[in-house]
Amino acid sequence: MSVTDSARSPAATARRAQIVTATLDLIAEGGFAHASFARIAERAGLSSTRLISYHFAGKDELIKAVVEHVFGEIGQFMAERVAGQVDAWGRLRAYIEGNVEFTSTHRSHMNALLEIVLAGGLPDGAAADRTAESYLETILRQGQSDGRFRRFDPRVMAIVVQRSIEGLPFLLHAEPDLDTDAYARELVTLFDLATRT
Amino acid sequence: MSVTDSARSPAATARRAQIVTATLDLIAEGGFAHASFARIAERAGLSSTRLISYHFAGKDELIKAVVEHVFGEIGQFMAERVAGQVDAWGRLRAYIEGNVEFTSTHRSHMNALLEIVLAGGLPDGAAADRTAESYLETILRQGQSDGRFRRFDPRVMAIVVQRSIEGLPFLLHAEPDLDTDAYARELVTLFDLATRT
Amino acid sequence: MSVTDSARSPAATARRAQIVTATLDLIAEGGFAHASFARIAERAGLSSTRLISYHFAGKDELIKAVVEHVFGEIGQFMAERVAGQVDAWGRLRAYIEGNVEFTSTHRSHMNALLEIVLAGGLPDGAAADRTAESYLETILRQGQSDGRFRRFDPRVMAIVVQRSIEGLPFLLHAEPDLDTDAYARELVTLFDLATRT
Amino acid sequence: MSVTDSARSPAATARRAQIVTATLDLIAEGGFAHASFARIAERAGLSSTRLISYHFAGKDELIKAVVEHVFGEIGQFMAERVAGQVDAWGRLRAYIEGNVEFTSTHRSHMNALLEIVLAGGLPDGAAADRTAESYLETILRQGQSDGRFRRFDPRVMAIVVQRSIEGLPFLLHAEPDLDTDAYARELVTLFDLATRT
DNA sequence: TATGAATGAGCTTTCATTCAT
DNA sequence: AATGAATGAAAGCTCATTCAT
Repeated sequence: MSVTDSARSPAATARRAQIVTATLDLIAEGGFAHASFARIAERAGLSSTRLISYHFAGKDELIKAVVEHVFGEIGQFMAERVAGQVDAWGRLRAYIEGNVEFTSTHRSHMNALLEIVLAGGLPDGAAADRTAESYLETILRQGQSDGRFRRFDPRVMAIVVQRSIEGLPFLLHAEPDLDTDAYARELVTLFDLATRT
Repeated sequence: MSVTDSARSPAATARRAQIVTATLDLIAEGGFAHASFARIAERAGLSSTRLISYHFAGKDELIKAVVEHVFGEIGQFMAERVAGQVDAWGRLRAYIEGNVEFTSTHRSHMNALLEIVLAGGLPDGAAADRTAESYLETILRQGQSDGRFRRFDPRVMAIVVQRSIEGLPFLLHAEPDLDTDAYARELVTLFDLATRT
Repeated sequence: MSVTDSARSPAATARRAQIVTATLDLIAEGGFAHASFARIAERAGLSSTRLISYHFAGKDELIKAVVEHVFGEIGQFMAERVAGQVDAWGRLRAYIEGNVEFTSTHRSHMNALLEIVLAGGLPDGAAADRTAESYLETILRQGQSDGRFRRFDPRVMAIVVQRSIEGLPFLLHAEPDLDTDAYARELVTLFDLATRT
Repeated sequence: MSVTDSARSPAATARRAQIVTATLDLIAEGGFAHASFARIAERAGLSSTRLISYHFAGKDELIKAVVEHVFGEIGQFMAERVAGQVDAWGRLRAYIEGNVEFTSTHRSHMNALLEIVLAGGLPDGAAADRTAESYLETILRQGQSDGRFRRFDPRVMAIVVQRSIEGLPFLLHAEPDLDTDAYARELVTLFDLATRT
């Protein structure tokens, strides 16, 4: 099943989504090791694990699909959030706040992502991060052109922003009742100070 | 293996350290899921996995020992690096610069473990009977008491600092010619602006 | 698929040939155990294994078709090689020289199949409804009738000749600089001495 | 279990032999595909298939051990047979007759070997053959020095002799009632004519 | 003629752990 | 303090084949 998304039939796409969702839930609930083919089949109501192997070349590909699914959700969410902003700082702020909000409202999905990273199930890993960072870099460079941001290395700042955002799941893992709005406010202040002229 | 550290013979202590180190290496290279008893025995040069079971009550206890080992490493590393510094900013700066240098060696999954530890959350049953705040938080709180640092959440700032440092390997992966010192300088400036009164 | 060859459409015949060729390649490369439906479909560029089941009643029938294909290949090859020769020794010589040339390409497992066929034995249920003696035996019996060859068991001599020819790849593996013609010359001399009156 | 034979405990050696024997029987009876871990464990009276994995690194290593076991038997048998012969032709004759006799009296083992070859379970394959051929080459060179054998390439002749002998299992597979003594006599005559001065 | 989807049995291998010295 | 041997459960994966268009 190495065909591209476009070359996949509606039925196959639906089945894949069903399997991905079941896997995501299981990882979020019981950790990476809990998501065995047997349990996924049970959760998704499949007749046998064979159906998973049929739709995914292997466990790696399934996990990859799970990761891409979550990143897809984030991307969609962020596109809506940042759309309304015009100036660089507004965009950066929206990016930070949006990401934190997403992490807060989609905890189980973000926790699953965390589990996958810890288990070592992200071979290429940073692929999706790269995209996010490129987007951040664009915002940062725009702000430097506008004179709103000081001179810094946009790549470094992008890394710091992105990794700060992605640190939240770790905190939430330890302290589920954490005030995520406060976390967002801290980051906004921090990066306002760190980037302004 | 419910004996205390003091009641353990030198030989047993050495064996335990050997096993812990091998486990740590494996986690650093391939994540938690990669650190099976079989691979640990192979890596540590043990004749059978039986020796692991002999020295550790179970996998949970082994993971716990690994985490404690990481705590110890951080402590020792920080003691050497921060020793000469007296004021909070000097210490933070030393922490950043020292850590960046240390982190240049590729340890992505080790970093994930470190972040878990920093956030106070440990996977599964690996008891987190160490609730003391991290070195980084101590430094940050000191600076706030001194009036050198502004009011921010030390927990959040600690996470951001630590994760920023550990973002270096990812940047190096994309830009292999980037020099480490430049990265450290960017961070020092960034966090000077972000923390100062 | 119990239709006779003549009742099969050109399209179906082509598909069958395509599948048989792919199967044969796989057996030649990795032995019988390597030739699974999945790999055959992949090798032949089929969308699913369903196409194999569609054209062949089962694996047994496929293997039978492969064996028949090999028979056909030998027949065609021999027809071209031995055509110009009239006497038995000339034919045997042409057979050896031609085969050695052909065999220089590495086909160890294909050879095993060929030997099975030569000996008249087929694995499992792959029906051996072709009991006619091999070309080689025909040549040898002709030579005995002519008085050119001594009295020996044609079956045994045929096996020895065929296996000698197919020993070349093994020798080439050990001595890559050995030239094919020298090997053929050795065999020609050897079998001249071994067969002559 | 990658230790050498000498570094293996008596208990382990016994278990391995038990497993190898069971595997050999199963292959001889029902073909290569019939010898699954489950059936081997059942046949050998093991508590679980895990014991096989414990003693052999994988299926390949098990099959390799089976092949080596049979070759070991042949070697032992041949050493006794050829020992009494002094001149080159006597040795060559004893080698041919001995091998044929062994093949005839150990049909199931030789058939197992045949099955393994056909299934593609001999990666390096010719390793054991090489040894045999080296031994044959020694005999042939001796005969050339003595003046008993004509000038031929000893490597080629060794290949032809060895492969002629190994052709018998193919014949027996197709025709179990074949007169093996007659086969031996045919080969002896053939190679007498082919080698003599 | 062709195809995607599905299937259950079986495969080898790995898991952490225990037994008996 | 150490070790070889053994264990059952579960893992991911592949097998040839069938269903329904």
